[in-house]
Amino acid sequence: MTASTEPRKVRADARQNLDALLTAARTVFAHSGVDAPAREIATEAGVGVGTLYRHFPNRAELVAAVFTTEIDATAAAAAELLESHPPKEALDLWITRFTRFVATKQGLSAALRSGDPAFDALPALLIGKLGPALTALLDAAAATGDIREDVDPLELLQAVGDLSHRAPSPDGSPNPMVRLLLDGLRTR
Amino acid sequence: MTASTEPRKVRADARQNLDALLTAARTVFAHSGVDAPAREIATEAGVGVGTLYRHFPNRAELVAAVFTTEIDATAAAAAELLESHPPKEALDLWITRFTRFVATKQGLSAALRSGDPAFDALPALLIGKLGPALTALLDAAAATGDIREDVDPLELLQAVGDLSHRAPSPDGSPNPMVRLLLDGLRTR
DNA sequence: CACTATACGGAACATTGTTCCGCTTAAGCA
DNA sequence: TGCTTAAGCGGAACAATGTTCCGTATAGTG
Repeated sequence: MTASTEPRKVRADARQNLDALLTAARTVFAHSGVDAPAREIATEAGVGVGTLYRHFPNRAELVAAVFTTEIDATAAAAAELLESHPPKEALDLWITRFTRFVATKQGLSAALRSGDPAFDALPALLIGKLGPALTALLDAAAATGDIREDVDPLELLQAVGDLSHRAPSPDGSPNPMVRLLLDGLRTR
Repeated sequence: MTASTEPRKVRADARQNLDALLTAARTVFAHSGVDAPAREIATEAGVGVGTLYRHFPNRAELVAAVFTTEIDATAAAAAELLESHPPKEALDLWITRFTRFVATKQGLSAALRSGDPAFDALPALLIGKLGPALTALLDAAAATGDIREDVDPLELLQAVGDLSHRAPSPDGSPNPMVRLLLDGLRTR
C-alpha cells in the first residue's frame, strides 16, 4: 500500500543540485552571514536561482536546512550533559554551548531577532528542537532547588539567543550578559 | 567673526518640509514601525523622496531624529529617579522605563539588533545619550553595595534593549527576562 | 523686479527576494 | 538502443525598497 504514489524516482541531478546548494549555502553563510543574497548561493552552487527556489520555498527554509544538523547535535548534548554533570552545571554548560552556536553563525542572531517574516522558519526550528532540551535541563535544575521554577524555557531560549550576538570570549565562556542572566536564575 | 559662512537664511519652505517630515515619520513609525518605506513617509509628509534625503542622509538618521526627544527625556529621568529613590530602586525603575520606551516603538528593537549598517545611527544615539545616564545609576547602586561593580553600562544597555522586544506586562513591569537580568545584577 | 542659490519632485538606478516559463534531460519502456 | 515524457533547469522578469540625480521652481536678496 505504500507505492501507490511513486510513479518515478527523484532525478539524480536534482539530488546532486540539492546537495550542492546545501554545501554552497554552508560555505557562503560562514563567509558572508545568513543574509547573503540567494543569487550568491545559487552561483556558488553552480545552479540558477530557479533551482534554489524549487528545492526551498524561501531563503529561511534553506537556512533552516543548513543548520538542522548542528541544532540536532546541540539538542542531543543536553541529555549527555545531564548525565555527566550536576543539573545546574549541565544547564550552564549547555547554555554556553548554545550561545557559542548562535554567535558563531554570522547573522543568525540578527535573523532570529529581525522579526522579518522571511525568517519565521528559524524560530520554529529552534523552538521545536531546542525547547524540549532546555525544558529538561531547567526541570532538573529546579528539582534540586538550584534555580527558580517560574522560568519559561522558550522565553529563556529566545532571550539567550537575543544576547548572543556578541562573540563569546576566547576561553569559551558565554558573554557577560548571558552570565548575568544565568545568575538571575539562581534561587536566592 | 561668526557670520562669515552665512550668506543666506534657511528657506522657509525647507524648514516647513523638515517639520512635516518629522511629523509624518512619527505618525508612520507609530503605525507601521520604523521599517516603513521611505516613500511612505515622504508621501505622508506631502513631499518627494528627494526632499526626505536632502534633510536626512538616510532613513536611520530620520529615525534617530524622531526619537531624540524621547531619548533625551529618558536620559533626564535618570537624575530625577536618583533623587527620589534609593539607588537600586532608581536603577530598576529606570530600566523599566527604558524597556517600555523600546518596546513601545514598533520595530525599534529589531532595528537596533538587526546589525544592518543602515541603522548605525541608532545605537550611537542611544549610547551617547543614555550611556551616561545608566552609568550614573549603576555607580550609585554599586556604591551602596546593592549590585556588583563589574558591569559595563553599555553592554547592559544593549542587553536590555535586546530583551525588550516583547511588550511589557500591562502593569508596566519589565518583561521576565529583563527582571532576571536585573536580579543577576545583585550582589549575593 | 530680476537674479541666483536653495530646495523640490520624482524618475531612474541598484539590490534583493521570488516567480515564471520555454528548453533540457534523466527515467522508464519497448 | 532509441523514444516519450514529465521532472527539473536556468535565468529573464517582476516587485519592493533604499538612494541618487537632475531639470525645474521659488524664496530671499539687492
